[in-house]
Amino acid sequence: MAVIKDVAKLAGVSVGTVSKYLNTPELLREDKREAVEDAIQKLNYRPNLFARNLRVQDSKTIAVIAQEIRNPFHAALFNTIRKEAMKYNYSVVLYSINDVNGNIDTLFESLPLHYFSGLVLCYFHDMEQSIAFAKRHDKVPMVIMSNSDRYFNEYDSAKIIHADFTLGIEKVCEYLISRGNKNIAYIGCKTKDTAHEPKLKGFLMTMEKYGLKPHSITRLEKEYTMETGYESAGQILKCGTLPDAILSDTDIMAVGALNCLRDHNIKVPDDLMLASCDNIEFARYCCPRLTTVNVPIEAMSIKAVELLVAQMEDKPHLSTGTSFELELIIRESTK
Amino acid sequence: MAVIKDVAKLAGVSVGTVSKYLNTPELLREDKREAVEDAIQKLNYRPNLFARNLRVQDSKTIAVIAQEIRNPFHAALFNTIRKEAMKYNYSVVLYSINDVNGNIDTLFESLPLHYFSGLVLCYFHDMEQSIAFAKRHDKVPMVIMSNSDRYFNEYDSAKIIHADFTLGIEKVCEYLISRGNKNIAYIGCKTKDTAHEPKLKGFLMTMEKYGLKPHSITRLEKEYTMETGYESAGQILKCGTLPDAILSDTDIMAVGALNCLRDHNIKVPDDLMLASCDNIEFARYCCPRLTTVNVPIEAMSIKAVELLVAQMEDKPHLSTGTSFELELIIRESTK
DNA sequence: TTGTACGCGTTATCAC
DNA sequence: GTGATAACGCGTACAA
Repeated sequence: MAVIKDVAKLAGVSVGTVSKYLNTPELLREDKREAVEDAIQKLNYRPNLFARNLRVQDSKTIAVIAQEIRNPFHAALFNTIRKEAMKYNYSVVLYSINDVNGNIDTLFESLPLHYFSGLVLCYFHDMEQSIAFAKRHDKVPMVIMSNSDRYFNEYDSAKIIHADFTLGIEKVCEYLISRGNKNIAYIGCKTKDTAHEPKLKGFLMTMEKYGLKPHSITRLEKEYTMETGYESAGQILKCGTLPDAILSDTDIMAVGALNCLRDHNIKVPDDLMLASCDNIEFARYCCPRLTTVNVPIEAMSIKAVELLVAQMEDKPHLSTGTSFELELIIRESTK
Repeated sequence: MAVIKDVAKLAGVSVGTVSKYLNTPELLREDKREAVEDAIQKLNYRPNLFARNLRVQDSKTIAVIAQEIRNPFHAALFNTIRKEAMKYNYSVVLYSINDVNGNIDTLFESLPLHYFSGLVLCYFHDMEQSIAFAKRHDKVPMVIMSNSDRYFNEYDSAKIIHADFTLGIEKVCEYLISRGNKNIAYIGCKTKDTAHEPKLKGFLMTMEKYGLKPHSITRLEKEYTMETGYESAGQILKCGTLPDAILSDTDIMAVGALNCLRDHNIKVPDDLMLASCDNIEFARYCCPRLTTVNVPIEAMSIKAVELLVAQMEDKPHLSTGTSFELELIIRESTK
């Protein structure tokens, strides 16, 4: 493996010159530049990243903290972040909150936090903890994805991306009501900060606005999976009286609920309407196709990486976070 | 940030002793050990990984090369590998073949190959290329996931994990035939090495064994997505005569196909049976539930990491790869 | 514009 | 069992 010294010798220059070529080639005289270029080619030289990292104390690596990569919503989020980061020449490692029972701090046991050039926090499930973590490490370049304007307005605007899930759920809930449903059941998972759970809040506010009482609110203390959705729907059926509609806070749960209803011979949308939130791909492919709320994952991820890069390259205020709007998508499950 | 020198000073020992404490504490006398421990505690010292990496020329990082993380099958694979690797104190970075139009070599442009402690190749789509890449870099610790005994038998047994997809497809195809289907259509995606595509091979061999002719073979040059499945089924319907059954080489495509059939008012399984391979979670939650072939992703990933760690820690022959059997799962789509 | 020399924080190799 | 010291390969003052 050729090192910078070999290149210098072959090119007939000093190591300093080669280093300059690598970092600020425009500051080199043309003949030297060509000589170095040739030598690098001939030796197939690649700078040693270990040495470089030590010297500049920077790994060019971003940690993405996500809930669970097998969840299609989070997979899409992670994937776009990863792709975007690579455009800026950062690599990405994934941490999953599910690995550590929801405690962010235990995540960095093997790899210390300062190893990373930056962090993206996509842990909607416990925003309170995410924000606390961010505040505790405010020197570390970091972007937080938020689902609540509570944090969007309160926290550093150069570090936060926001999607208004409350508004999103309001839209879909209003739509359900406009379709004649009065007796609506809500399903979701229990989050740490129930009092400010933005989706639940959107549901409750909308129901109240129309003077309606929820049929039921089911929020199991489980992971967001189809199985949990199945189980949640099962709970609703046990109530005795069927709701007019079920509003699920995620597509993945809605798909599970759909299965449960089918097993009980309840037809969607004829016997009961179903709508949810996220617009994962499967929402278009299940049967019936789901009415849901689109989340602009791609745009959000791109913006997140932009913010993070700005921080990492020390121009934090070139860019500030944005709030993204969610859009209602009407499909068969409410037809 | 405290460094090793600070610890040494506070503990009243030399840096060498502290280093020894970090790496082989059992070789230290008890009083010194305690002194160092105390100092580390007091200073909240964390070894600098950049320096450590440089010294030992090892990043403790594994690269996983996967097709596409949004595909649930690959997400599950990646996730288990990541979790396993973390148990051994390695971190994982994901590379996606879809980012680089299927060319593995362009993957390591920013990060040189020798930066990684090891590699896991999960690129079933072009085994020929995967194996060629592995052979070209036979000094790099690497594990290849293979879908064909062609490679399993031919390549270094300490470096390869194998699932017999040919046999898996044979099982499901035989089952379709046993259910009275004679006129079977096959859908999949075009792979680079069609002549040895293990799933297609399993299908063709089984059909021949029973003296049957395929209704059609549709293999679009697209990615494995539900949309591609939808389109593939559309092609079959254009043929005019409906097959008795469709065998899809992946669940994800089958789900898409299911949607297309539904849009054309063709009932599964009444008008036409459908079966596939992978046993992703959706296969249990779509409507009808899919008959498919289970792939023991978890066991395979665990074994893969075991093999890789053995290579990385220089005991390559403590462990050899295994072939995993695939199991038929019968559900509604063939009832 | 280019070269020299030093430092980044760790581990490994020696003497002792 | 412990301490001093030389690498590891790169970036960057500072001198020329």
